[in-house]
Order: sequence, then structure tokens, then C-alpha cells
Amino acid sequence: MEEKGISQAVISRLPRYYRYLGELKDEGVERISSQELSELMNVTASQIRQDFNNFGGFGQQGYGYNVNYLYTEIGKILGLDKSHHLVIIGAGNLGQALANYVNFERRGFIVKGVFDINPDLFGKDLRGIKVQPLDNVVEFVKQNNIDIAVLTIPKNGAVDITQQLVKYGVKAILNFAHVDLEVPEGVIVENVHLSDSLMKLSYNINHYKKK
Amino acid sequence: MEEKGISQAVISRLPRYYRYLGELKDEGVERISSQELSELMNVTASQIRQDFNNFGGFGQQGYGYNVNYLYTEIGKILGLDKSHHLVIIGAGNLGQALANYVNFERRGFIVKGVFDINPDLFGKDLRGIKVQPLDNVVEFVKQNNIDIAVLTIPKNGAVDITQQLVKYGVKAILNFAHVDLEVPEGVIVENVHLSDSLMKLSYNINHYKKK
DNA sequence: TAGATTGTTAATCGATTAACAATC
DNA sequence: TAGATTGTTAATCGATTAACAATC
Repeated sequence: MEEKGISQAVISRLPRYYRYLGELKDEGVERISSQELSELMNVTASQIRQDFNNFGGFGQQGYGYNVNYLYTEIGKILGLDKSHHLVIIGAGNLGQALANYVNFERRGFIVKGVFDINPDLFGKDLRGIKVQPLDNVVEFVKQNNIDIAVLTIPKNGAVDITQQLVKYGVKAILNFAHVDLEVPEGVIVENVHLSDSLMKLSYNINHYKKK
Repeated sequence: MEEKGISQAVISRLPRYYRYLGELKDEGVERISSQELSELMNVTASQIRQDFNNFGGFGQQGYGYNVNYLYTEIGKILGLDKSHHLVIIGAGNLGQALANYVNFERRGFIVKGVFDINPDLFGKDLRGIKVQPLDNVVEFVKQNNIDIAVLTIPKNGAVDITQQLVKYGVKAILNFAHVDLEVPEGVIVENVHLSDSLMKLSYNINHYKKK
């Protein structure tokens, strides 16, 4: 089961498989073939089988895949069977939106702290968590075993705080700031650049003709 | 200049080029070679030249690229020289965050209306735009030449409203709902699935070893 | 002109799809 | 057993990188 060198293209597809399998599970579907799943998801059956086989054989010839089992296994691959402690840095609308989004918690992403530089926000309660001054974050990260930092602050602040965060053990950053963060080897950055998404949309509005 | 069949891989890189070129421009840099840009951005010079050449020759042998010119041209390719009218559907924290994000406006993405089903939010002012009842949206889209809808509502609502929106002329959807939207040919959907990003992060925390 | 650097073709690499033998 | 469907190898396709001739 110790896989390695899986491409990010494959990893990027796992959450979508996970979502579809979760829905099938909720509908009470017990088994599914790569062919059926391929029609549902609009991808090739071949790709589905290749993707799953990167992690070992989850299916059975002549039968297909057990939905429940496959769902659980993909969850494990994604690390959703373990919980992750995260801090949100920036308690503006976006930070608050994320702090309030209860579904993350369901997947094991536990918001432990929310920080901001704006004193007006200090003490504001977000689902039981009070916004703290940003100055507290380093100490907080040290003491609370924080894996993930979510950056919802402007880019200058994001660059500065990143240095501190990785120094004190943050392993991954979900970055909403519109800047490329420099991090040491082994620290993961996932960028969510909303303006980039809008620009792609804009391009495609003008150029997209047929599928 | 009429390009076609540009791959989405290339398009996805354009906003990042645009950002770096904008910064160089602001710093007063006049010209840059693909080699210099490649070091700055951590991509190959070859890829940069290939990417730009999809759209025609923006550079000059022996000189490199004029930063200002290239910046402007990429902006045009992305359609940022034209403005887009958008509506935000869902005025929760995320919808408000986007409505308040002034930088979108700078790039020509003009928020024309914000809608919600929650009466408590009706009339709430977001940078001069008042939240309206969702029931108004179809009429509003018809009359205000709306290109883009941003969906920041839960998935059931998103699926339902999408049918209406595309019927009345919306050409593109920025979808934050955790569901795959079905749209007719020619309508663009760009998904921003934040929980997928967190899952990728989670996977990589556990598996990433070396670059 | 000589040097630099693009534009572009060719080579490589990786990801996707097709095919089919293994096997439940 | 026969039929179905996976696991996996082989073929194809597309994207990235390398190389270099064109040219400023």
C-alpha cells in the first residue's frame, strides 16, 4: 500500500471521485463498475481504473467496485481519516466564510484559531472561536500542533507571516493571497487565486466555440 | 491574431504571467528576456516562449520582450480590456467577500447585482449594491446584460438556478458550490471547490517527500 | 558586424486511452 | 462454467523541453 510518485494530475481527481462515491453511498448504491462511474462522471473508464490502480487493487474482476469500501479507501489516501488542525489568518469576509463553513470540520479539518491585525475584530466569535490578534499566532502555532494555515490576508502580510509559520511547524498553506509564496522543501502550498479563475473565465467567454 | 485551439494548460498560465508582468511594469522594468522571466517565475524559458507564441510574436530577437507591451497584449488575450457584468448569487460570507473585493472591478469584472433567499439580507449594502431577493435574478439578468454569474450558494440551489441563468443569457459561471453543474454547449463553468483544495493539501502533507 | 534572444521545429517526456489477458 | 469487469500492458496523444536557425 506504500505508493509513491503519484502525479498531481491523479491526486487532483481524487476529491471528485470521493464526492461522487459519497453521493452513491448516500443513495444506497452498493457496487459500481468503472463503466458506470465513467458515464456518471464524464471521464473514461480507463482513466478511472488507472487512477485507482495507482493505490492498489480496490475492485474485483467481474464485479466492479464496492462503493463503501472504495469511498473509505480514497478517504484514507486523502488523509481524511486523520484530523488536521488549522488556523485562519485574516478574519475578513473570506476568513469568516471559511471559519463558518461547517463541512470542513466534517472532513477532519478543524479550525483551531482565527487571527487578524484589525482590533475591531478581536474577540469576535466564529462558531465558538474568538478572533485573536495576529501577534499571537506564532505562539499559538507552536503550542497547538497546527498543520495547516489558511491565508486570507493581502499579499504583503502573507509573505511575511509565511516565514514565521513554517518556522514553527506549519506543514501546509492554503493561500488565497495573490502572490507566490516561497517555502522550504517539504512545505506544501496550494493556491486559490480567485482572480485567476475569473480571468480564465473571461478568456473562455471570448474564445470558446465548441466543446 | 485569430488564434484557436489553445490548450487550457496554456490559458491557465496566462494570469500568472499577467501578474508578474504587472509587477515588473510597476517596478519600471522595460524589457525582459524569456530567460530572466523563467528564473523569476520558476518555469522554463522554453515554455514561456512556446506559450507566448501561441498568440503570435510578442518579442524581438536579440532584445527580448517589452514588458509594457506584453502585459497589455496578455490582458487583451484574457479579455481584460473589455468589462464583464456579473451577479453574485448567495450573499453569505463568501458572496460578501467577493462583492467587497475591489480588485475584481479593477480588472473589469463589475458586480451589478447580489442576490439571496434570506430576507434578513435584503437591502444590505455592499459597496453601493443592495442585496436583492433571489426571485429577482432572472429578470435582472435579462435586463442588465449579465455575462457571468458567481454561485456562492449551496449545491441544490446552484443546480436549480443555473438552468434559469443560462436560459437568459449568462455565458459563464464561477461555481463555488460543491457540485458539477450541467450546462449547454458554449457556456463556461469554472469550479472553485475549496474542500477539494484542502483534500489535496491533506494528501500532500502525508505523502510529499522531496521536490 | 557580432551577440543576443526569439520563433519554431524536433525530441522527449508524461498522461490518457485502448486493448486484452487475468480472474472473480 | 460463462460472463463481466478488473488490473495492467501497449499504443496514442498531448504537453513540455531542447535545440537551433532566423533575425533583430
